[in-house]
Amino acid sequence: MFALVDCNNFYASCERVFDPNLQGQPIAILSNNDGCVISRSDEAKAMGLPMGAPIFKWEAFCKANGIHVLSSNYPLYGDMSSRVMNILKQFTPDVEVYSIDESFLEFKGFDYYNFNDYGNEMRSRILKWTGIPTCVGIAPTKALSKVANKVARKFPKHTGGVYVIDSEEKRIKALKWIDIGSVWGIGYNLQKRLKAKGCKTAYDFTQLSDDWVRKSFSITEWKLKKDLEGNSKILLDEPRNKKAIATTRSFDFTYSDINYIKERISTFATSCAEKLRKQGSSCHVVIVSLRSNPFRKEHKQHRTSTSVHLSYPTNSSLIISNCAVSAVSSIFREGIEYKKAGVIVTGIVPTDNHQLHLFDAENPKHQPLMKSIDFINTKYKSHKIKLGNQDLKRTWKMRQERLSPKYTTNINDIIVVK
DNA sequence: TCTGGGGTCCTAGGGCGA
DNA sequence: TCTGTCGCCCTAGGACCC
Repeated sequence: MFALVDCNNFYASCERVFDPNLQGQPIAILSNNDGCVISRSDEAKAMGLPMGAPIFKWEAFCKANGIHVLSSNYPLYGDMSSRVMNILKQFTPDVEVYSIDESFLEFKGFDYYNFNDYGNEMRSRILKWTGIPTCVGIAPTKALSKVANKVARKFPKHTGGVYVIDSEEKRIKALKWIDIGSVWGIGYNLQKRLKAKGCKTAYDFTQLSDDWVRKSFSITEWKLKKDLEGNSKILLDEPRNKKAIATTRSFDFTYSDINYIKERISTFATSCAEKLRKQGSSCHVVIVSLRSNPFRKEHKQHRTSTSVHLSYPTNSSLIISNCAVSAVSSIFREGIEYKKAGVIVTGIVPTDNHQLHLFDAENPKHQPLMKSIDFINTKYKSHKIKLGNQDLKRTWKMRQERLSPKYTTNINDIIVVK
């Protein structure tokens, strides 16, 4: 059996844990740069605030409805997430952390367990120890556990937040209830194609022929169909290193000066290199991308990217940054107002076990240098060591005008109880 | 004025060697 | 030696997820 444990309105719930005044209140959490709404409490959803709403267009609506609008506080959410995931590991050794707010669990050898009771125990322990409400769906396959989770969430009064699909009747009933577009793995495009074929629910999808599904779509959809039929084809993912690492950001304004862009790219590249070193990896390929603001149609648009292949794998900030900055010159266009840029590193290999190059190799001084930089940056967070091509004076700051304190990760922000 | 960020997987199509 | 075919590898782009 598999379980999907999903935190309810996770970001909004994290904020509520430390600010009880928000209990029962409508809350909206904003994306980076306070751009658009990325998480809403049930109350805010009920008022009609949509996901992805640009806040500058919905400001008046939020004010009129008393919606508490907050900037996203990722240190807090990340820390709360790891607390939840650690609790889940007490229930089974087989846990796949699927995203910041949900995990799949697999139960092997739990044949005589009452899964409804077990699911309730998970929910109540997480709520008691972290204050985060969750929903639990349990079923014989991953895709069905996703469906069960949706049932648990939609009918809290009947299910108490836990739903188990453990019979053929329950499987069919759940599949007939769920709209095809709400099924895990069926996005906007597939939904349109399936609906055109008369396929309205997940149950309709399972009634299509295997051959037709395989021919018309990819192997992913075929596996999904089998999973929904109760025949497990989507397996629990092992924890592994990332295959690509990205740092991309929208700017506070638009920029048409190549030197600004180069500075940003250098910072993003440095951040990618740090992430590489953290997971003990090096990369072969650096991809740099730039784009103008697609919402400003009256401006000249440009969207571009380029990839640079390195002759040896590296995680040195110096090399990755230099390589990314030189790539900017090859794709930058004069007269374009750029709004977003990013660096992606890929072709990732383990640092201590990679193919050597016959003629070319990394400067041996880089590795100890990077180690020292990482050490100092971890110890003195406010005095970060930067590269020469990053702006040493300018502090690039994201717009975060409504940020809550870092209650669990900053000693100065710990709550004082009087 | 202000519209996020970070991932994975799959397929098609071209290059290239056997 | 030339040509056709097959299969592998790589890349770009699309689709999906949270």
